[in-house]
Amino acid sequence: MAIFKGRSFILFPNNEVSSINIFENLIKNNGGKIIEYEHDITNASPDINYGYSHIIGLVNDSYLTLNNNKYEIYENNLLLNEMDLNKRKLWEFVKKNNITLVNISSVSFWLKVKKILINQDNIITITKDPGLHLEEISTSDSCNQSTSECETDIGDIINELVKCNSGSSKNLNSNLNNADNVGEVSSSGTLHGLKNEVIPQYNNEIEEDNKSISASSLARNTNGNELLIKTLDKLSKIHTIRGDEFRSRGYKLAKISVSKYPHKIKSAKEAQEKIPHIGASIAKKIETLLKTGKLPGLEIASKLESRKEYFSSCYGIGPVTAENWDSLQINSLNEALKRFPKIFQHDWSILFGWKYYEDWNKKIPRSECVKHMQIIKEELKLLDDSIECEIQGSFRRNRALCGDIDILFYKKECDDISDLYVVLEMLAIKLYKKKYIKCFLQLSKNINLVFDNEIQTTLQKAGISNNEFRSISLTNRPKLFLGAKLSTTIPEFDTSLYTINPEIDVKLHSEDKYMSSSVQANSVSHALEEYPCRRIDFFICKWSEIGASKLHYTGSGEFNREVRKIAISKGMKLTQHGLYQNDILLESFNEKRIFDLLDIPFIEPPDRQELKF
DNA sequence: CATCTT
DNA sequence: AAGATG
Repeated sequence: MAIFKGRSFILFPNNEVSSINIFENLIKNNGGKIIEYEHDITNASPDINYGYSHIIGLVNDSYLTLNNNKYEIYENNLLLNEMDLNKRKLWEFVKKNNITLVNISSVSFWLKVKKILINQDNIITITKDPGLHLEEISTSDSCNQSTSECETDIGDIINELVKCNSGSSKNLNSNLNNADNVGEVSSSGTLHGLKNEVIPQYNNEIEEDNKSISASSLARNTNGNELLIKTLDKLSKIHTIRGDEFRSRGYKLAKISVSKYPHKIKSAKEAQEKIPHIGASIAKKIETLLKTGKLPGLEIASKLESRKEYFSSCYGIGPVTAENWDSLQINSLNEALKRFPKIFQHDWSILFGWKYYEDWNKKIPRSECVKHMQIIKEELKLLDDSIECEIQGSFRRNRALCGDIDILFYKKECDDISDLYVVLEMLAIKLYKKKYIKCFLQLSKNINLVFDNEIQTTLQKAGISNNEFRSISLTNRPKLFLGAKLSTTIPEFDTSLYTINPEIDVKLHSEDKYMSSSVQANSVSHALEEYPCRRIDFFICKWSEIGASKLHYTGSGEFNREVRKIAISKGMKLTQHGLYQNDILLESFNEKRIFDLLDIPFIEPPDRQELKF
């Protein structure tokens, strides 16, 4: 199908060869043209009526920020530093002629819906960078310190990783044998967001990919340092995934500098002396890289990284368990289940994390959040008209896509949590019986009554015996964690609005698929697009604590931590229950007043991503 | 104590 | 950061 016929595309930036190449091929295979050089444009004269409207600029998602629902790109951001001269010229052209810019993963979405859709959800505006400039970082003293610190540390980390994984050559071999599995995960990881950044595997596959890259793109980087550049890029990405932005940036800067260096690097000494951002530690790596052609531990490190990622992307599995399974060379949930059935029997909610693994790793469009809210509100109205509810979390922060749906319930002038919980439990059970709610993640006496069966069948499916001592909370809680799914029979269901999904899905290993809900769904019908199961949290708060509660549940988590730090620095304590000083409540009802007492200006929810004072 | 929630 | 849950 040639849905891109008559269209031309410019891809930005151009250094991320392995991921961009996928999109280049998708475009070419569907009748589109790729513009590589300025003369590609000047040769093709603009359309008399529509000018350059046949040209679309595509930007790699990792260079974008989401601001008030809209994608933005910062002019001075890494993007410019990632581009070579040809691409910079094209970038100037795009700016001058107001060429439409969209995020690159729209391409896969367009192929899915079989048409090109450009709207508020994927269009990008260019803005001035309010943050740090690369130049500032690289020339300031403080940064030089942090980069050199970074280098010694990463060396240690890699060494440790090698140590704990190459104790025997057997281990190394089993790692290599499992390359296929792990590769499957990382190659299908999403391009959007740090957590799921693709780590290209450093193996023959990549080499083959390079052969198929068009001659023009090959011509770009031929200073003979491709291996170094690729390795530095990989080191940078590993640290991004670990959440270590500083180290990641150290390697990224080194990578960019090496890319710009016009000669083939002959020795580590040469690199350290002549190229900026290369200190003793990176030089050492360059040395081994030049000598042996590879960096011991790197492949292992990235594989470990993606395996850990794979496990902890499952609800109920945290960093400790993921680390444990990782070090035991466990490659799949199924393997873990066979070795530790007790864990799954006790923490049965992991089985639902597994069942909905792929669904729960998908983002939810705002429009869908609203539909969930309608269903819940309608049912609540029948039970108790006086209880109100609002979506908090990323939805209140105005994100276009939300990770889950956080709903806060409260009742005017009511401070009795138990009272509210009773209604909420009834609400949840009714919605479960209506098959809107698919699963509960904790049990109360009443929830167990309706849900126990489902847990038992799920345990059976996993091949483990029932746990007679399943723990059931007897107290009335302030929260309920759920999985819920919109039915396709909802009248106003509209597939074209439903998913602007800028992600390549996080996928289960093939041997883990048998527990997944999507397996059954897919086998029933391919034509019928089903909604994914979504994570929904019900939270209850006292009327007197509604301000503190909203502040807490609106987040972001990072923002909360920063505000709470400020509270501490002023001798106060901030929780979801209120702002305290010496255990005396200062304020909990009025959200704005909490900001006042902390002496910070009120920050609107959309700006509560992170705080930088 | 690990995991989850923001 | 702080709290709830099993």
